[in-house]
Amino acid sequence: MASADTTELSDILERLKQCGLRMTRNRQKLVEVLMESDRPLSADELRQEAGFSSTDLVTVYRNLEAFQSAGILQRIPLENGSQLFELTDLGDHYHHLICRECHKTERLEVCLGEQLSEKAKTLGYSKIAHVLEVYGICRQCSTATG
Amino acid sequence: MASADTTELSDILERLKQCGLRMTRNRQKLVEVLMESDRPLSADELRQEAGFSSTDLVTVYRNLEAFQSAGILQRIPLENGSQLFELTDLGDHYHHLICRECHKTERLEVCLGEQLSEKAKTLGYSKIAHVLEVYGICRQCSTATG
DNA sequence: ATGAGTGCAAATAGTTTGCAAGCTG
DNA sequence: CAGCTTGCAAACTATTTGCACTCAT
Repeated sequence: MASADTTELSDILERLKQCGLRMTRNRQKLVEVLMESDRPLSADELRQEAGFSSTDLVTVYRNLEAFQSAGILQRIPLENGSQLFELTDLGDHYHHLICRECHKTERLEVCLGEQLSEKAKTLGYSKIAHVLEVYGICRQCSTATG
Repeated sequence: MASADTTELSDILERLKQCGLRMTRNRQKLVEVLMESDRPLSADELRQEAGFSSTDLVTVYRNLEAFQSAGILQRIPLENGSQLFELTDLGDHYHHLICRECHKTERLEVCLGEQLSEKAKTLGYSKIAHVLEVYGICRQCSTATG
């Protein structure tokens, strides 16, 4: 299992505080929802789960950005260009296997980041980040379809 | 160098025909631009290079979709959610190292697709695709900035 | 001639920005 | 109290859809 599961709510709040972010009711709620979720969420799913009104999507986005800067959250790009959000273990990140049909998301235990970062550094790049996501159709969905 | 460079225009046109796509002036032009480009292009860049009017972006998108279905083109997701498009070697695909500042794009010679696909298959997934892109700041840009 | 492809307009989805008012430290 | 945060409206970007017209086969 990934280590984010062992990160305490208090650790996260502490981290946010260290980054100069104030602890508001909204933020606390968003962090809670993210922690409780067993899968990455879209901005709007997150808004709903947090019980925010539909106009508050803005707040969600602003906080997601803040969380990302604080290093507690990562974005997962989907094939259609939209994104999902997931807590990470303070600066760490994960890769996923995502079903195109039911959107089930499994975390992949591989991380090729090191090889890649090394390669990129060799080529003179700095501030390296990478995106690695695998899309497919899971067993249930392919059975269901035919 | 990657093998797409060795794919002939005629091969591509042939492939499109096989897929039931008609060969129109627009399509021919788009394929030419894609072939001549030494880097992945956005939909709008492609439109401009092809000399289409600004309302014809639609045509570009529709053809990009057709090309992708025909297996001659891949999409590259950017960090901001938009995408770039690039010809592939008939069904093959590539990964990139993309500079966040100047958007220079280098093709990575690594392809971890096999390991990943294998893993995904083991987990019961089918129709597997993956996205692997590395973002960073290239030497020139980091020197220029500071 | 038949249906794929195109052009134009308009709609959508996702995300970002501006600004006044509210809340945290 | 100062300034980070929020809420609401509105703008934006990238992309998609509807429909009548045109062109490739």
